[in-house]
Amino acid sequence: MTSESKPAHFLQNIIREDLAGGRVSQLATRFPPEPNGYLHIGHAKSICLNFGLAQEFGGTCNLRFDDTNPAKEEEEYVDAIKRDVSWLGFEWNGEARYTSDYFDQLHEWALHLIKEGKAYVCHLSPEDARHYRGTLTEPGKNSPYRDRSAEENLELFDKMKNGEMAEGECSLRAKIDMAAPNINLRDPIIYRIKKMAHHQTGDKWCIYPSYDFAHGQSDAIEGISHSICTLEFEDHKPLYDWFIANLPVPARPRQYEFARLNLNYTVVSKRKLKQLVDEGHVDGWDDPRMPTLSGQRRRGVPPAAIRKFCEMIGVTRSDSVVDVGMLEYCIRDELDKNAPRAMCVMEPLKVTLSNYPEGREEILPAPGHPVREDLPARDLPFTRTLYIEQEDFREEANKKYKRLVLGKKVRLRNAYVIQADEVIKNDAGEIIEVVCSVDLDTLGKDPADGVKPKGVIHWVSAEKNVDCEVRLYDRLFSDPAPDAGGKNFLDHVNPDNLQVLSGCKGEIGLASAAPEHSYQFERNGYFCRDNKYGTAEKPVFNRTIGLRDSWAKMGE
RNA sequence: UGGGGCGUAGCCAAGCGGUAAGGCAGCGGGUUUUGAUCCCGUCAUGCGUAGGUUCGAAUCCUACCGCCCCAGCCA
Repeated sequence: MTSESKPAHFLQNIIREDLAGGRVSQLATRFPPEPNGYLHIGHAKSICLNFGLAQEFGGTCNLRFDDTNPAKEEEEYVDAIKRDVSWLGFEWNGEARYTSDYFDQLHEWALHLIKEGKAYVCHLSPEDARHYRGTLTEPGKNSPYRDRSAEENLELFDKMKNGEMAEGECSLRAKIDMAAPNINLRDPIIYRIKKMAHHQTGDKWCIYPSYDFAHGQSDAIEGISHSICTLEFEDHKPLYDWFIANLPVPARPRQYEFARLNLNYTVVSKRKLKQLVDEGHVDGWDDPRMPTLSGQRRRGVPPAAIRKFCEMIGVTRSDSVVDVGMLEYCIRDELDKNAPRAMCVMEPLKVTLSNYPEGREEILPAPGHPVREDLPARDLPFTRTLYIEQEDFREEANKKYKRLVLGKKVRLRNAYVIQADEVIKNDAGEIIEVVCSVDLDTLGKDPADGVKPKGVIHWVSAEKNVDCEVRLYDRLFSDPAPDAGGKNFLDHVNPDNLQVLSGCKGEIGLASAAPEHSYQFERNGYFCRDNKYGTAEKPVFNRTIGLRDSWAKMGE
């Protein structure tokens, strides 16, 4: 570690000590999503943590689908999750695993508990069980079925397994302590009846283990040394440890908790994201405004930016709300370093160069990137008629306006200096064209009079360009905490979260832009071709994020 | 009011008894054929509050305050 590296966080410290003290010989982690929805930026923190730790300490990280509830899970999500983890840049250890791979073993362990007198079949209805459980401040009461014999329990559990009991009729519970201050220890349900097919095991089972009964044991089976989860599972740790202590498991994994990611101006609950999709506020789970990984990918966010962000925010046990500006910084930083440059005029204003021959076209070379010489240069056709941005021309302006002004000069990016000589307006008085003169002696050098124009604007040939549609995204929500307190997050959807511009003119090379490949449209922002809409003749470009804009910030 | 956590700048976050790292945002300046990038400077006499221990406390002790999580046959 250099003196410049980040200080270690608490999990890195724990792992280093465990490795040094011999508690574990090799680090083994796992990322355990439930396949019941799409991965989002919050999951990215967990993914980067688990896989990152394994890389850092020369260990392994498994991908395990925590699929103990067939009522909520689907194969579709399994595929999407694999795709997103891979996209983020991580490779899991061996094949993807499933908690359902261990259903046989888990069932045997349930039998073991019953034989030991540590689990029983309870016929309390869900409602009655709730009453017996007590409250946060009052202890619970023992179930009347708590003292059934092991033989009877074995027989009853077998009937549950064979489908002879109805859903909700009974459940298998661990016999721990109905008076425990920690509610998770008040005889938790470990197997429940669900007469439905499972996406991995088909109709083999009609009883399914609970999260608590499955997670720690699955960790043990896989030899996970550090089972990392979020804070809300801390109350489950005594239960996690109880199963590990009372079952003949092959290893003794330990659970550690960290604070999940919260981002302002963002919502990351599967239920709410689903609602945005279902009610048509967005175009789907992969809408570029969504915080899902598939949405961020479609928007043009590079996976490295998300990794950097996860590194930057740190790992602690304190609840926090990270400023989305930090994510935006990481995206800009990554894109600035790697995205090839291009020019695209969003709202075209025609410019005619009165002293440039009609029909003439010259090819001006332009660097692919201001400092990355490994990025290929591009050729820009320069012609008598051009397009510039409407907002880059004014008939009159103060000296702070560093663009084209009537009677003044400006530099065309990667090309010549021009001067605005005349304005042409339509009947409505709108400017529809600017007639300029070009100084052909300014390619790569200042004008002969030594007066350097203070502005540089982007442009595109009006005769050779790519007609395209550009989608400008803004924050999905206008409120920093759209779902805080009693607020209805839908009331805070930003009405201006999408602006669609058509008739935009991109430099000719953009015709071959590949979907999801980022460009910087100079002076504008970072864009990538949409992976869903658009045609070969008229591509659609998504704005990933704008450039920092100190001009706009001045209030101008 | 039971149990479990957490409080360091606008935000994230180091710090673990020796006198408050770093990053984001902000502000000021320099370079620049992107009002971008880059570079430089600036930004907590203060660590939830109040006491106490100590030569010395964000770090130890006590009390209080605030916020988060838990009463699914969800994960």
